Amino acid sequence: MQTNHSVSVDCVVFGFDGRSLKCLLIKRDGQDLKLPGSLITDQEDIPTAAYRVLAEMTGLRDIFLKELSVFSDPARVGDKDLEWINHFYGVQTTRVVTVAYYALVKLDNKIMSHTREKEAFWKEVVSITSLAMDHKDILNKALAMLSRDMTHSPIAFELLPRKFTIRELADLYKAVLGVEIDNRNFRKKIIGCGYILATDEKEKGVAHKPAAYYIFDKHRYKREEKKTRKLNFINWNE
Amino acid sequence: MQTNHSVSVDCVVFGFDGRSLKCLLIKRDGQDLKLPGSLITDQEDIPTAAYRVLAEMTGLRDIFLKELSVFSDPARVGDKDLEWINHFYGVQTTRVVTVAYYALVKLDNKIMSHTREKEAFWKEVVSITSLAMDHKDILNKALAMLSRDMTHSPIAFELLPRKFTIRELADLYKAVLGVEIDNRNFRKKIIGCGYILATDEKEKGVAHKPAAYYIFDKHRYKREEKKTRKLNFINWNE
DNA sequence: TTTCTTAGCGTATTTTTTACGCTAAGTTTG
DNA sequence: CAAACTTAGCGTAAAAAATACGCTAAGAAA
Repeated sequence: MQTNHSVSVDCVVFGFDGRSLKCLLIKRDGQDLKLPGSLITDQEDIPTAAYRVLAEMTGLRDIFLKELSVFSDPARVGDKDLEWINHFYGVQTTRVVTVAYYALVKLDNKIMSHTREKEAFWKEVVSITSLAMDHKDILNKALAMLSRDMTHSPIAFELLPRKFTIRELADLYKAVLGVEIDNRNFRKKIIGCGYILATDEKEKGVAHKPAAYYIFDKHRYKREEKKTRKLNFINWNE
Repeated sequence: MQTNHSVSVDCVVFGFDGRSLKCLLIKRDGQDLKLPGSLITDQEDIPTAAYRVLAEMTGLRDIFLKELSVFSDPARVGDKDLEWINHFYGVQTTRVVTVAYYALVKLDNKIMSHTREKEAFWKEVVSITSLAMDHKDILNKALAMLSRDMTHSPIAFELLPRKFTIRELADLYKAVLGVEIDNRNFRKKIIGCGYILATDEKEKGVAHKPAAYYIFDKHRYKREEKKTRKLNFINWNE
């Protein structure tokens, strides 16, 4: 029935630098680009393997991570790639089924220097034309799921610094969803939700009226979430 | 790194009989209950394996199917279960990673007689207390995803006959989401969406005013979907 | 014939979304 | 140093969507 299969994990790690959405890539053998990933070991489950990969690449333990889907085309890993895998991991695999995840990180100095050390780099998502194996498919699916998730749950804050301006938040939505946003109505919605709170700090050195910094109050969100209980529950176009 | 792993697929097959949500279960060795599933073969990818399992159990090829997630706890399959799997499939596996799917089917006579033949049966979801291995966890996750998906996309119709009354649709939502529904406002929403069309057939032999049968027009839905382009895009409580 | 149940239409109220005017607070430019 | 420019941030009015709920209609059952 089955010969020699392996299971791997691949992570689409997203970051936002204030202008555009980036994705963490590594260069295998100094050649083709791929997503960070690894075969799983005997003792670990797959989320653990994903966190292991992320910790190694970013130095962080506490990262937003979500399963995307499984990629299992028997031909998804070509002979050359298979050779590389068998050599690199010291195994004798004929097929690799991979479980893809997407992760969200805040692009601060710490993570930037860590990824630089690992010879990984951040590439603007829109400029990524091809990747090794089926990794481009994985990236596309991750983008679709990120768009969907960003409209249905407050995960944008995983990509922003702890303190952010409302403009930065809007810019993130514009970059990921490709929508136009009316500054004034967006503001109203954000302030009105009750769990995005103004701090007393302001931007400095910007060529316009400085904006206040806000923070996302996770606990307040959880409380609101319980209250909400929408009965207006059907929304088939989402 | 890796010894002898296998990949399997497990399907949570949901059906609705007009009263409550049911799930297809099979009895292994006449003993404990489990979800229908199978190891994958060398040549097939995982969705193909899932469709193979579904075709065998239900006799149907055209079924709504969606990936749920991967279950990969190294200890998820106990020694006894492993023994059974190795014996049944003629393999020498030490670990089985499973990819769970959920499927939606219309409970008509055809499928009922087919599942009866296969010695599978439909059990009311709320009455399922325990299943083999981690299959109860899989079922729970499937239920959560079904609830979510039913509010965001028109998949309810995969569980209903082609012609259905608005009451039947409402009953389905009540059963799955556990919500109260105002008949009159629900009706308005359904009729108003533009892609649920009245036929000229009516219920017969019911002890009240007979309701008209409606059909879901998939093509019209797709067209509406493209038009919609919601800018009211943020809804974090869903 | 009355009662019971659900179908199905309508209307008024409230809530949410959208469109958009306007002033404020900074920097940059001439 | 004033004018121009940019984004912040408040407000208001109109439009659209969701909700609450009254009412009649059509059948079977009592």
